[in-house]
Amino acid sequence: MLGSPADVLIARLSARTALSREEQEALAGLAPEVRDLVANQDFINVGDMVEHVDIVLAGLTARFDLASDGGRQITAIQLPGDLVNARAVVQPISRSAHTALVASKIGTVPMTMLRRVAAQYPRLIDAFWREAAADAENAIQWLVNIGRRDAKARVAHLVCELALRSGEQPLGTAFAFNMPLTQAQLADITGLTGVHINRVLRVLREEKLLILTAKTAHVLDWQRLAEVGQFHRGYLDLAARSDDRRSSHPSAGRPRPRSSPGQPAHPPRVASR
Amino acid sequence: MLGSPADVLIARLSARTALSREEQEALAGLAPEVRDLVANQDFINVGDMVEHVDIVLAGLTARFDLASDGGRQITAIQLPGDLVNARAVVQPISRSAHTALVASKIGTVPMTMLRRVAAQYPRLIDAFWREAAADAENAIQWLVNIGRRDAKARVAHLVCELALRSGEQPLGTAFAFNMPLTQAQLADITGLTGVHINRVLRVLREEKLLILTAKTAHVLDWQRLAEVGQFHRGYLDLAARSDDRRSSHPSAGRPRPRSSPGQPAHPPRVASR
DNA sequence: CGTGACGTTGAAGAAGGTCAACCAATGTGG
DNA sequence: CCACATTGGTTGACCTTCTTCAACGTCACG
Repeated sequence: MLGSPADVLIARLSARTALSREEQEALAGLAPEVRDLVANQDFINVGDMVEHVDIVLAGLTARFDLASDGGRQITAIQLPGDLVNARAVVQPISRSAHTALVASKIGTVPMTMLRRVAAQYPRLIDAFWREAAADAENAIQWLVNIGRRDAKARVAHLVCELALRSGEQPLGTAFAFNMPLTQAQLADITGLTGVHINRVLRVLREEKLLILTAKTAHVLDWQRLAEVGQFHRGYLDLAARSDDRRSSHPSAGRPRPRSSPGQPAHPPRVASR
Repeated sequence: MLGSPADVLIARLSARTALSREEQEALAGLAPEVRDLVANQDFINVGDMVEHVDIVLAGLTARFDLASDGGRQITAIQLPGDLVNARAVVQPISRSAHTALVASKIGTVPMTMLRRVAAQYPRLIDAFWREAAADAENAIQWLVNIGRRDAKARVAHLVCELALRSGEQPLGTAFAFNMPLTQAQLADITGLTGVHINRVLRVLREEKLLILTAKTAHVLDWQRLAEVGQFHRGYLDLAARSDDRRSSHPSAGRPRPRSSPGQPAHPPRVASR
């Protein structure tokens, strides 16, 4: 899409971690192997020993788990540019499966090569950790989405998230973006059933908020859609990017600002719905 | 509980990462500051700049988010020995809040000191990342729990998880362990309401699977409870611990085993409930 | 001994699931 | 080019699960 697989990787890491010229060049030397996946092809299974890191070049992939009653829960999806399994660097045994939601193309970097460049540029490890951290952050948000919002809000929130992650910069108006998910897949993401997704989509359509067609989402009113989905921009801001170039492998320390002065107890916070 | 705060930290990291004598000694020099928290005291708020890593020494803490309708979703809980916020090493701005579910004691290590020792022993970074990874893994499991299981299974699964994390090694028989959660807190964890938690607990009690009292969980039949909760042991095995001492900062490469030969497409997997 | 916090219960209703049928679009082999 | 199969979407009827609201009980603690 944007260039060679290595370029895509560099661009991605740079979004959250400032990389020096040398670090970028080291990454450029990785030359990930490209793999084509057909729709619904699982490329990592539960229990697999994952000795590589994958990056999505085109298409759409997902991490999922199966409940013992056969229900599938998708726990993350990756758009082009996203890393699939940065966590494998420290946790090679995968506890979830990964599949291509549509025909996709991924770049694969063998862990051995990664470790080699990381040995020379330890800050790259931070870069990968940061990607894994963003994924974790996302899982947490999905937890809130599924745990505390009703069906309509869940779908709205998801679409908002995907719009931003697709690079849209909505301004309260209408726009459309690529979103080739089936209703069954939406169900697997949101913890609902396909039938109910269908009904929710009808409501959103009738309310002139959102129209989903086969491959694209037509957002009719970003403002209201975000309200319905309780979507707060910035929850996935790439801005975790530290502006300074400090890493976890510094040469020197720094003054030490502290936070949370430690407020005393306050009215017990217990909520539920 | 087990010794000095630093010892607790060392023990914890050692569970997933083999540490050399020198690394352990470096950690021992950290001397975390100890903080006492009363029940319901928030010690990290959304948006806080977190310049330290905390470890629970006693009590019980939780990460949570608030939906805009006021509903609270707990997205992780930490038992004594657990790290609260390992992710802060690469992502200092917290997007969730942290609170003490009961009166607790935590050890706090300033990031500056952490970076200092990490500069000398880069593999320690891996150790912290591994903790963060375990937390992420857990969030994913909770996603499956909330997204794909009914109330009874959710509660059963949670209790099973907490039993193992508390150090129990159940053998199909009855046992009890410390679990000082209120029903409202259980609701905030499982995405249910307090009232419904109460009813579910009654059913579990009547079925002679589980009795929850104020501060302790009495598991009456581990086997069946695990079945009801679809709990598969090993999902939280600490065994992510790499037996070898390879890190992401190796001095030399290694032969390169590959996985996932790339099976062709198979019958489309679409499930929902 | 009064006041929270926590647990318990009932009644009613809403949200979402299940089952089943049907439709439209697409693709495939003859 | 057509008959047929497959996938994904749509809808209705019915039922289950969970929530909501409201009341009341109980225990601990100042």
